[in-house]
Amino acid sequence: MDVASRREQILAVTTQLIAERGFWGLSMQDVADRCGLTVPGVLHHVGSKDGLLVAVLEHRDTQDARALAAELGWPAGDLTDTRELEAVALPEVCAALVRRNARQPEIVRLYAVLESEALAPDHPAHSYFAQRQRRVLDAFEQMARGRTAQPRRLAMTVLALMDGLQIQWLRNPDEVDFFHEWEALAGPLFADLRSTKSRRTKPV
Amino acid sequence: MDVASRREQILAVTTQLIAERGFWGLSMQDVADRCGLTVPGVLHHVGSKDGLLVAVLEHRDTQDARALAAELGWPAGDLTDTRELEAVALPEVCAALVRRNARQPEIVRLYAVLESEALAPDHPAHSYFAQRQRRVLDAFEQMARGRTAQPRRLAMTVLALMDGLQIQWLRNPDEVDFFHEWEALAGPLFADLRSTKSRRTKPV
DNA sequence: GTCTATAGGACGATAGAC
DNA sequence: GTCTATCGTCCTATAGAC
Repeated sequence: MDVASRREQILAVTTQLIAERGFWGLSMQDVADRCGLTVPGVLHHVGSKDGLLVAVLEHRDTQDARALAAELGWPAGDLTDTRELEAVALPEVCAALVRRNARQPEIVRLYAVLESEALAPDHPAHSYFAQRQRRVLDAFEQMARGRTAQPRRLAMTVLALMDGLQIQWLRNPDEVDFFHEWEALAGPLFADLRSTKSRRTKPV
Repeated sequence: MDVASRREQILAVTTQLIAERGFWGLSMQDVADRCGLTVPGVLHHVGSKDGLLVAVLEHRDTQDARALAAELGWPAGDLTDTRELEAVALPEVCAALVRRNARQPEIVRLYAVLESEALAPDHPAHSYFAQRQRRVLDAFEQMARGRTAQPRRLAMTVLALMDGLQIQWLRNPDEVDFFHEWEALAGPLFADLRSTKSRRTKPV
């Protein structure tokens, strides 16, 4: 097996294991076993346990940004590309986010677990999640700017509602339809959003 | 030191450590050290590591129910006491919950971390949190019944918003005023709640 | 009720052969 | 690129003295 696909395999396996155990509960032995390797074999590819975590998060970010852009029909870019985000419709972006997340509960669980673990300042992923929250809030706020009196507050509400509903869904995936519930819950939230005259469906 | 207060000390120390590390990252050695005991000394009081976790959660539940009842001016009972919950005002209960939680970030962080970890079906606290979610949703729903068209959906929204805002607050305790933001975010949510003619401020 | 001593593993990581 | 072998550290839990 060549370097690239072996690395992909390791990251995929780790993603699932972190979702089940969290980072503190993750063992290199388990990763190696599920990959059909030994522990030093895994470490050869990722350097250390912390390096493995970072690799998983970065890998997921690029993959996710691409998928989200495709889902929205954008040519390229992601949520970090803040040019002209005012022209983007927040409700549609949220719907796309939720629709995509609903299809991959494992990765969402990974984020839920790590997000809580990483509240501790000495967690290897602490600053990653701190920056991520700021980035998402800024993007949401910019999309809401000019259409509501308190864009920052709307951004916080949207993010909070999403995170909270995710937990309920993950705990009960069979009874809760994530996307359907999101639409029902978020609908009233977006009800009084003003549209701008130059509203477009994609940035740039 | 007598049995009871030694046990209290162990539970308090464990609470803080779980908040920092999660349950998988908790070590009996750390607990023993911070208590000025040895590991067997701690195990003597709680039986096992799992037993320690259960003890922490149960201890917190009783303590929290009592404090919440006091905050609302109730004579006794807690959220599990569902008699006549229709007569209770949901907004006031939520405000009391948030006000209390805002004063104890460590315990809130413990719940946030465990809540995510316990999404895995084989986690020792999995069923505890599954039951807890059901219990809280039922209570909220009952408080909203007769005052809104979709009480279950309002219950889910309230719980989701609370959990989500908690994460944002915990990640940034100095910049986010938990109670203040809750009032701002939840206000619109409760705006169209109808009051009942026999509305009282306490049950029974 | 708390201790010492220790069993019996699992952990992350390194060195060096192939 | 993956292995074997191994180091040193950490872990939960038990047995038995005081």
